[in-house]
Amino acid sequence: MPEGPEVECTRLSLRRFEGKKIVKIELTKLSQKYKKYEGKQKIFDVFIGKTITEIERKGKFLIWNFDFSKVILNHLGMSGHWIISEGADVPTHIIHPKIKILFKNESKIAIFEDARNFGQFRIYDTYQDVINYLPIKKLGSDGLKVPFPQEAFAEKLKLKKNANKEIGRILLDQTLIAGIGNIYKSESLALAKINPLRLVKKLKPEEIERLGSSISIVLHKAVDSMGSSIQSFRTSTGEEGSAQKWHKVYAKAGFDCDSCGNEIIRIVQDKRSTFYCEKCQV
DNA sequence: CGCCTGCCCTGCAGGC
DNA sequence: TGCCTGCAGGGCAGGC
Ligand SMILES: [Zn+2]
Repeated sequence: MPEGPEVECTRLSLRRFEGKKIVKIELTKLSQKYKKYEGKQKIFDVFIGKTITEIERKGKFLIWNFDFSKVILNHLGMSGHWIISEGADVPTHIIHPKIKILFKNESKIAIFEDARNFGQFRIYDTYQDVINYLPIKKLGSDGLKVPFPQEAFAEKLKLKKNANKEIGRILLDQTLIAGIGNIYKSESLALAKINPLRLVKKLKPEEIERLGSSISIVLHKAVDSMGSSIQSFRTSTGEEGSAQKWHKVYAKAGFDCDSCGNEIIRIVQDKRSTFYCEKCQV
């Protein structure tokens, strides 16, 4: 799930807790099996009685701000998601709960479930510390920014480290454009009708602009198509339904291209899958 | 500093 | 039925 658009939708869901006071941030029993959470309950107890002021997003990161200096940097990894659930207990059908947050004057709890455990939920002493954290500091312009930052995008593509690479290999680089993940990488290239194997330096200016616009369209479409499920706060409960339906190429190897009927193929770039239509994408 | 390779984890589908 | 392999929407630490 979690690319920029999914993280943005998570943020929108979690906003209901802005202004709420923390009763407790509880590391689950299960979480104690893993080093990154083990023995850390105590340091999360400093949040007891504090109020969430704002939950913001930078790329695929969520930054939890409170009414005191400490900040929590949260990343969903591959499988992390927040579940907003009625009552004080974690429902039994949630298999991998790592964190549970209880709030004052709030009947619902927030549960961070993360099967593969690649997620992060880390405390920083100050907001500035988070901003100075290199992966945050180096993030490129956000792909959901309106208007899409075409100039910054084009400039970064001119950098030596990018110019000689295949375009399909660098779109995942969060320092280029923040928020693109492996699904929307393929989908953006498909919409732009650009072959993922094309070398960046061989892309014409109009193709780069088309790609930028396509990234913007694809990411926003993803947010919009998740909108209805957000309303009911069930974004993260496993029903991803609508978000997947409009995919043109991702995970469609062997199926026919909707546009030309040619077979969609899968290749591997930097150990990640890329899907595309050889006929439509030049 | 930048770049590259491992590594962190569980679950699922498909082949045997 | 079980066991094995490859694959999965991401990023980090450590070596050079
Ligand atoms: Zn096609």
